[in-house]
Amino acid sequence: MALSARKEKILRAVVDNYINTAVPVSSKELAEKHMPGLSSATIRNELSALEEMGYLVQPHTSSGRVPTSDAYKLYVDKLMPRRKLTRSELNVIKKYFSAQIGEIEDVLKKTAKVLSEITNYTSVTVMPKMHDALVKNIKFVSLDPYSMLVVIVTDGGVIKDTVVELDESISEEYLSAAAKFISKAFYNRPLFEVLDPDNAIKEEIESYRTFYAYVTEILEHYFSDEDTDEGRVMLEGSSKLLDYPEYSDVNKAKTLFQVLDAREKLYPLIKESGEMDFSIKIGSAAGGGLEDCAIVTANYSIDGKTVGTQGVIGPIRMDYPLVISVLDSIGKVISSLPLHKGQLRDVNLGGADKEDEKE
Amino acid sequence: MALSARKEKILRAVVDNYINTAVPVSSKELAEKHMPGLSSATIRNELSALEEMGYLVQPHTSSGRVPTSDAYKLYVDKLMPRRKLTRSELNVIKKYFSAQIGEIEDVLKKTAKVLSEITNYTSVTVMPKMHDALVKNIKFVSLDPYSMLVVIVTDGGVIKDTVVELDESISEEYLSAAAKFISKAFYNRPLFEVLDPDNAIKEEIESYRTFYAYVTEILEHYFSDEDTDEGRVMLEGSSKLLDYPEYSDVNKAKTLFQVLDAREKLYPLIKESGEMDFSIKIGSAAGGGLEDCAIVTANYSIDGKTVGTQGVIGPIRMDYPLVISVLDSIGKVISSLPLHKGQLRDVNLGGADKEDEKE
DNA sequence: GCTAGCAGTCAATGATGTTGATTGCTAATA
DNA sequence: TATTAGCAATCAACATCATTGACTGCTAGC
Repeated sequence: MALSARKEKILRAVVDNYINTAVPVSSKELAEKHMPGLSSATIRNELSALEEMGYLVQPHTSSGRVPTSDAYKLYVDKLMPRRKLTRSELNVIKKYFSAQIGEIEDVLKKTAKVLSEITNYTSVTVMPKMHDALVKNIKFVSLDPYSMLVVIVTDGGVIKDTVVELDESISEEYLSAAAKFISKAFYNRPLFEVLDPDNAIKEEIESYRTFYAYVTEILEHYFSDEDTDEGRVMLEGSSKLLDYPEYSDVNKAKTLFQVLDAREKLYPLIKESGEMDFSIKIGSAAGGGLEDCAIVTANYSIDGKTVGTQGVIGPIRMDYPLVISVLDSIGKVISSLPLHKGQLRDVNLGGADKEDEKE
Repeated sequence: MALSARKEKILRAVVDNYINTAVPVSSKELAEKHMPGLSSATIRNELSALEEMGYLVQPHTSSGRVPTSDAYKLYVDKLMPRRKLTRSELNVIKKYFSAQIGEIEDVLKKTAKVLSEITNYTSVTVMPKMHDALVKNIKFVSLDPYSMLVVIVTDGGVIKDTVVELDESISEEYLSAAAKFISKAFYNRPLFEVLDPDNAIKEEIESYRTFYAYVTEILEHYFSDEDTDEGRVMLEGSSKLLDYPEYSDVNKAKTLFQVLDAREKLYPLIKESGEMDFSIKIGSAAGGGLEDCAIVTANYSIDGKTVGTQGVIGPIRMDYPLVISVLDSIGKVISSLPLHKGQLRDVNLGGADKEDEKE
């Protein structure tokens, strides 16, 4: 049951308006600001129909209308204007990247700030898990006679190094040989396979079982950390949420912040966006405790490899056009980043035809 | 101008009471609950005197009294009861440590949770800076012909490892020689000296200047990270603050959370506690934006070496006795931790004579 | 030095009325 | 048939006002 063009236009106007003001939208306001040539009475009829269809509700008789979750869904799918970033917004992004940048983690920390600053929502960042990174090298580095450093390098970078205390003094030559042997056995295999090698490999490394055990122990510890999901989620600008009237009630704010505090529970909400470029979760879809929130996330990738997921959490009446543009722009910047090089190629961010808006 | 014993008793009762209820304390309540044998009128006279001395204020005529910052200071210095942890509280601590624990960072993450959970305030944790850690070893580990891993080991552990792309292929032997040479030059020197060596050393390492440059570059990056102070501050349980009536006004909450968001500004507040075991900052002393807060922190150390600072942020009417007991207990557990071993010696936490309180 | 009692103060509460925004409905109009 | 004007009804928001009750400070007497 498709909406008439006029209904779509009105619905879009309602959502636009409500996103900006958080105030129920009245027929009069719509007639004046968005639908010149129509009287408020006509619009009332349309609104009444849209309410019937489940796109709008009234907080109480004699108040304006507020969009439902369905309306937001329709809005982001069809109705939403494609927004371009203003020059000043683009400048904010570029400014952050002008500084020397190193590892992907640093990059994401920076963009987390950018994202929160431009959108004025809370940004969430998730580092990708490493279970399936490919083993490139494993090294045992002797530090002193009774301790060594175990370094595990994957195609995603160094994942873990740990100092291990040895029971007996072991020569550097032996360490180096053991490392070479084990590296070779697992070269280009995904990380999780190291913990569960097939029988052929198992036999192969039997002779270095002690050192292999060091590696598995470290990996187990690392994976168990990873599985608790903590530390892989970062938040920036939590306080921003308090700017919005939907959280002017402290109890509302509290339930929200409790969810944000429990970062391990946040992880699946952000992460399960899967293969899609964007994921938009609105209202109840966002998860327990986030009924009146929306979560918009994007996967960032370099050379087709996902390097992180980032997004924002905000009130359900979020400025979706803005958020999506910003995520898109940041994604472009990131995918233009040569990892480990620190040099930023020039990238066309698109947009910014119009002049800066006033601050 | 010392207070009479009775005034002290009354003041203590006021603070105790206010800490629990957040409601201005009336003479009647004091007479009934804390000073049997005295009439409320008598207590009113004493309260009036204490107000004169600057320890109490009335939010308005005809309301009970509220302690001033001075009163809190006096309270923690002299008046406060020494509280022992209940068995159930101790159990919470022990439970957290029963799991296998690795590096100091993991330990602090755990204790941050414990602390927030038991006290019901927000816990803050600061990792110590490494500027003055002593260099133990520097290693260049060849990963493939054109890249190597630089590992810098101090007495505090591995501080940093970074993959460096090399312009030309360099033999493992040369790398190893360079590493040995540079390590030897800086052995047991504080880390910051590596960036600013005296002339003798400067000449000594001249022959390996390229590799020395790699090290300094990494350290500079590391220090600059460290100096922004971010990432070294961790918060747990921010939402807990919203439980307290002092933040039932959203604007109050907002200014508070803005401060918590700006972790780089939080750092000095937590860190400058310096050599003392405990630092208690009340009201304006806590810092900008935290006028109605108190910060209580403790330095944790192992073998006399500070390994971190941890504390809580809460309303000014904080349960100081509880917070201090908990910090003390956690400190004891931590200093009993053999780093890098993962085995927890049994430690006497003291306290817990009385039976568990009901949950 | 302590206390009983009383008058004064003031936040909190709740009842009451007013205002103004906004709707639904109906009848007139294009 | 689609639109509009007009009107009664609804209801949150706000302001006003009186009431209540929890305090205090003060004074006079024990």
